[in-house]
Amino acid sequence: MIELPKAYNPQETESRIYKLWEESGFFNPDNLPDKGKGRFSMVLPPPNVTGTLHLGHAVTVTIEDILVRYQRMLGKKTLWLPGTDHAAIATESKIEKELIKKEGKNRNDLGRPAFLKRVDAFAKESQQTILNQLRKMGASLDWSRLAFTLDEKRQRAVYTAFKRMYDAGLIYHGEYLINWDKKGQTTVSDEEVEYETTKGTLYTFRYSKNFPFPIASTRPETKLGDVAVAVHPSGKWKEYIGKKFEIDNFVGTKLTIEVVGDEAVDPEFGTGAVGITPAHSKVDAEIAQRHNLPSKQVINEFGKIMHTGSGLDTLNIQEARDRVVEWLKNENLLEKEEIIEHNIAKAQRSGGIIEILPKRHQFFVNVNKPIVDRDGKTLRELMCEAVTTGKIKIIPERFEKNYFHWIDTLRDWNISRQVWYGHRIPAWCKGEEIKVEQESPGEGWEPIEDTFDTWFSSGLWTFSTLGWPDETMDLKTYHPTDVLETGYDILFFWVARMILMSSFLLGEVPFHTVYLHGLVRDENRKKMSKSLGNVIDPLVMTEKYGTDALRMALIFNTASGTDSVISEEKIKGMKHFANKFWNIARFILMNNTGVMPSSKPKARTDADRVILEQLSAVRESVSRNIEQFQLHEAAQAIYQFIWHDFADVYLEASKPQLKNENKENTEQILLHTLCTTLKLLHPFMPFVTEEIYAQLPITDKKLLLVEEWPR
RNA sequence: GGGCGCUUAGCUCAGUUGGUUAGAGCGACUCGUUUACACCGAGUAGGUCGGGGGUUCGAAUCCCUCAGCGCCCACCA
Repeated sequence: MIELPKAYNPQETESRIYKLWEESGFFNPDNLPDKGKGRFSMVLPPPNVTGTLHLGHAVTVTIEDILVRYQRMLGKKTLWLPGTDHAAIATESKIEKELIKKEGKNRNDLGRPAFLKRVDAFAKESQQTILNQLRKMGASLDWSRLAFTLDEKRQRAVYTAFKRMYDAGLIYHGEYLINWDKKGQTTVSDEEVEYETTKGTLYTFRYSKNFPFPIASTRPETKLGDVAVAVHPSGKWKEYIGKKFEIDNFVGTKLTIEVVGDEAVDPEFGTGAVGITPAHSKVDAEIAQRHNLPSKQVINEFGKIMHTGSGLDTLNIQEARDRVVEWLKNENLLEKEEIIEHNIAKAQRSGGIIEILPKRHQFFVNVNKPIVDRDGKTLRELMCEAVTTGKIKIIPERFEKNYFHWIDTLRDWNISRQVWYGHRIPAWCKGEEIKVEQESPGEGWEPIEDTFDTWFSSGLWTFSTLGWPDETMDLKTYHPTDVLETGYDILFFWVARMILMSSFLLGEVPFHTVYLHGLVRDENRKKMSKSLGNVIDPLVMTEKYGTDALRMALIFNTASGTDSVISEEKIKGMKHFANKFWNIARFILMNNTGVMPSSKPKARTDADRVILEQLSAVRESVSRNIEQFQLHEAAQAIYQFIWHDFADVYLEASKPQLKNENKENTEQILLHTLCTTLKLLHPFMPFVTEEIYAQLPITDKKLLLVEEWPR
């Protein structure tokens, strides 16, 4: 007879058990016996190196650890590879903010080398925090393969990738219109721009008294950079197409406005005429290109008016706008002012307003260029094909539609960032001439100061972590990875970029299945945020209720890809479940008279027969549901069985049976059922199951971590 | 403007290709201090599955339509 404590104590158990697992070496597939059952691999979406664990991470870790533990118990060589992301802009601005707060200096005061030294030091020191927090969640990650997006090996991968793409003509360079984040002082990709609906004033006016028709704009100050007016080729202003107007004085500057006819103009909207500002609008730039129009930049990177010679130069945007409007009023050129709803572009990261402006020495990934080595297909086509051919399956399936829709509207990817912390773009320039090399090509060549978009390096993650560009054993064995699990919010940022990179650089998909989970919300369906004060700290929850309880609560009753709601009550309920299970084991061990479990106990009573049938059904259900990524169904099935079939019914039925002549047989059924449920529950609640398993009277016992999945 | 999705018990949500009395967790109510567990047990109440129409022997599930909510993408000056 073995006597367990009356209540399960996660605080006492968890760190001890985790240490046991870690020391066993079984997180590393090299130490797993080769059972000829194949392999399974997955990368952890690398958390920001300076971050701390939030519920989003907790969901990711829970789901992935369930998949990994299941596969490992199936006997596969199972690799789950950890790492951290340098998160260029996020980390840099975090450090700079602290620097300003503590020392009153910004990054420029320190200079690039000194500033980077600080960031590096902070990142290194900070990294342990998030890694230990992942351990706290019970993650069975192979720590021996830990990677960092900015470590030496990954740097080599990034440079190699860039060089190969550049040589293949997939990366071009020059002066282009970019999304400028004035606040963050960097360019950002189209994906990093968010739109916010606000009310603004639409001004309808003429450039001058003798201009034949009015135009409308919410940004009159940008009109200083106008070079043309576009009208519909068969609209009401078509007679003016081809005419040029010299405006001698528009708010103190000279404009040459050519009237062009373009299909892109909606003749019914507004005045039917659009002022064309090629330097500050992508749509206008496209029109300008079609008609061979010049471009005139009038807003600089600090959001000030420039190069107009109008007396507005050096004013900021709002001041300039007021002055332009005032001038229009004074000149009697303003015909209408109306309040309209329109979208303003903001940088996702900094929240700053995005200005479209031209910038030199920008690098872009061309998604529309045919690639010789890939049967003349473009990156866009390769990305599309990976999913249409079924080589990659996205779960839930509806996200495949999102993915295709995104690809349809995809433009070239600007990978240059004016951020210091990150992979420096290995390129040099002499005037407009450019050379891609790591070391200086010689006299007169200036280095490109920019760094890569952080997603450029994380796009390589499935293979850069496995040793690419070297042809390592790991790469051969574990790539393509089996599953990529992450939140649906980074499907485009990350998942799509990984498909792009792998398709071109390796000629294969980076993973076979993409499994997307939803966002975690609070009880009021609100997104959790610090400012709302509704944040549930996963670490506080594990402290209070145990990691197993948190894990179970996070997947219970939440379908894949659907936003889920978590409340402290739910976590508490799962703590009760852990304790219930503990007491089931306690009861069984308490009544054990030295009987060992057998794999095929005989049913002698109706109760025996029922529970064994139910056990067989739940075993099948849990396996099938995990295979199909229906973790909530699997969790529900095992929960239901343990609490309501096994405990409520069979344990009660067993009490009289333990007193009669079938005593030993009943003990065997109890032990067998316990043993099987321990295994079935282990991926979900690894700590309590391992702890109970350690108490079972079994000879030649392994860690539950590497026990064989019931079949 | 285009696309995707949601609306099921008081609350939060499951419900896998249409199939017997629609489920769970939490909450509510009644009863129960029998040594596995009060972090518990036994039981009860509570839903015309958003409205309407259709297909079918049969619809929460498929189709149409209306209403409300959410997300993604594009962006018109």
